[in-house]
Amino acid sequence: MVTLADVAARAGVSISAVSKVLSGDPSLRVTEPTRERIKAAARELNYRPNFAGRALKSARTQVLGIVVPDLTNALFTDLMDGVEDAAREAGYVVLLGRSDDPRPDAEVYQRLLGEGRVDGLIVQVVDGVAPDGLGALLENNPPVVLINSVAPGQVGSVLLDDVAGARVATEHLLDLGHRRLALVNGLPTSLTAERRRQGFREALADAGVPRRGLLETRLGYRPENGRAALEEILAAPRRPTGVVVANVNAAIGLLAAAREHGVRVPEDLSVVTVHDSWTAENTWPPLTAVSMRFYAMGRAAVDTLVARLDSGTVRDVVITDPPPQLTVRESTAPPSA
Amino acid sequence: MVTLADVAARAGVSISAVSKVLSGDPSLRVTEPTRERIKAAARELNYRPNFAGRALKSARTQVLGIVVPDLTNALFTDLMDGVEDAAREAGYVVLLGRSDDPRPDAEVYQRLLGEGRVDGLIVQVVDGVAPDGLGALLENNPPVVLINSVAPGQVGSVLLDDVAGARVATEHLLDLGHRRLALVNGLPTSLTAERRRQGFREALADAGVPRRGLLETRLGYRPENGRAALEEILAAPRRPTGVVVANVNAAIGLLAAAREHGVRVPEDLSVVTVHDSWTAENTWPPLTAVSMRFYAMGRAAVDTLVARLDSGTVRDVVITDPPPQLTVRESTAPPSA
DNA sequence: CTGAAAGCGCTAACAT
DNA sequence: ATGTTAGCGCTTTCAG
Repeated sequence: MVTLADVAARAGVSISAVSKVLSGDPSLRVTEPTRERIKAAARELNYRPNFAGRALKSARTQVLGIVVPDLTNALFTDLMDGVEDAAREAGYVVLLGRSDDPRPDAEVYQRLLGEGRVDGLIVQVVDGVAPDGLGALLENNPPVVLINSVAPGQVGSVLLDDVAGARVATEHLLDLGHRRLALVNGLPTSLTAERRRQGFREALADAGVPRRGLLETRLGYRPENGRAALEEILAAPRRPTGVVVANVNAAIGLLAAAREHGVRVPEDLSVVTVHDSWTAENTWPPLTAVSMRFYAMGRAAVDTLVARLDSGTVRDVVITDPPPQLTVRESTAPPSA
Repeated sequence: MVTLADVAARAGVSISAVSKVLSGDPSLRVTEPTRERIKAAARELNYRPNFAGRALKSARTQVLGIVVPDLTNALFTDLMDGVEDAAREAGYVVLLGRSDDPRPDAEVYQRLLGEGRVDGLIVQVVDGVAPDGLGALLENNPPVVLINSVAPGQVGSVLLDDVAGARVATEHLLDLGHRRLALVNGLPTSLTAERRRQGFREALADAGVPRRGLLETRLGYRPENGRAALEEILAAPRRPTGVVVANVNAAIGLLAAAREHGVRVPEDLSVVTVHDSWTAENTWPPLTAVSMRFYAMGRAAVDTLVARLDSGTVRDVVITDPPPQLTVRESTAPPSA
């Protein structure tokens, strides 16, 4: 390993001169030739500042952690891309952790925040945990930003415009002429599910469609939950003609189950999903979907966290721009007869 | 932040005594009551060893980096699970980087290895890079393990049993009675594609099926590559009755394109894919697939890297246990007439 | 049996 | 305009 001392020796100057020049210290009072000599020496020796030395001195690691419960979730890829891009631009690297343990003393949080491995943490809590269950995790006001969840006034949070997303999806079915709708939604404890329900209901209310009798399942966002939801739909007394699925993975499961039960999509049942992804265009039939901005959410989470670290500002942001956008494919059509 | 000094003060002992007790120093010569007092103090103060201090002193971070070119690739989730599990067991945390830049001075490598943020690196090179293109990256013999790629003698590598995987898939089609086969494969520069081709050819040879005239595409592992491959297949003079797709994402794209072109699966074309995943069971028809052990590969990569760090041992491992396993679903059938 | 002290690589306040 | 030095939190000899 090559250290500042090595560079200093080669350039024939002091260690601190090297440190100042290389880190662009504004109070630099070094002659141009000296500066050049130092830079040349660093280049020739291929000097790289040691992370631990810097972190120990400055009490900053320039690392952001992100903790998610489940890498399989389709949101993860886009989200992670956004996080990585924004982090790189802000001079941070990203450390990924996985945990479905929301307790504040969970191993991950201890290792990451407790041991000072990261400056801040982006946390996607496990879907089945109610927001207030987070209380303990947040009581010391740590540098944490929640995604898809909120804890008012404590830490920052970033949400997607779930209400608008569900509303757009629902309006699409209503526009096609559907009146008997179902919502295949996330777990009862999920905040996003609550918000998507709200959008669903608003759209119905605006269209003057009575809500009563409409089916809503709260089984979760995974493919097998979509499958189970289809069973519920088939068992319903008045079978819906159109269904809004709150997550693309669940929609894929639902579609597969529909096939197996001989339910034709879209002839017997129109399906629209909230959250678009490459998988949605490769199903049969290709899924009509509302794009949710997970990439933007990742970016916003980093921005919010960095602002928190730099200035202590706690922000709650909802990604409304660009708005959720409908892509009509082949899983939706007017109700037959 | 609570430091060793704080704990020492509270317990009324020296800093070094605390350090020894808390890190379980084997040369511990401390009376039982003292030890208890120290442990109690640490607990009460909620002491956590500072990462930077420890890393600076010991020149070890207990962090493993993993660099992949593309999070969308279906292999990523399972792989990452395996990496995380094995890393945790070995006392490491995982830092995720993304890069499609194979140059040795690529930003990522500098930041991770060069600055000492990680003790070692697991690298999945971008698919289009030939193994020998890695030369420069590896010339200083850094603590790196390659996955799905090799650089003989330099660094460790971990491969799946691609040959066996492709062989099993091909044999399945042969057993069903197919004789005109096609292989939808990865990029020409991809090592895994080369190995999967080998398995394909071995199976044909064993069955006494002449190889000439059989179609092989080398377009890549992404969904759109599978779509393009189907076009090639349709344009072939003697259209194959069965196709082995070397990657599940490509298979999903191929399936979607087949639908659009009115090609019935499996009646007109049987499709089997190398690499199983949850997406394969939710397509229509559900994909017959050969499971590849990405989870095991992730674990093996960590084990290999840790061995390298602990003892300098460089190993090349191929995951053969458990062997690739065929799951027959509905995308394959005997050729019609 | 326990403590004092050096030093890992870096930054920054202070000297020269 | 450049150099000296203290000290971040930790481990590890070496003295007592």
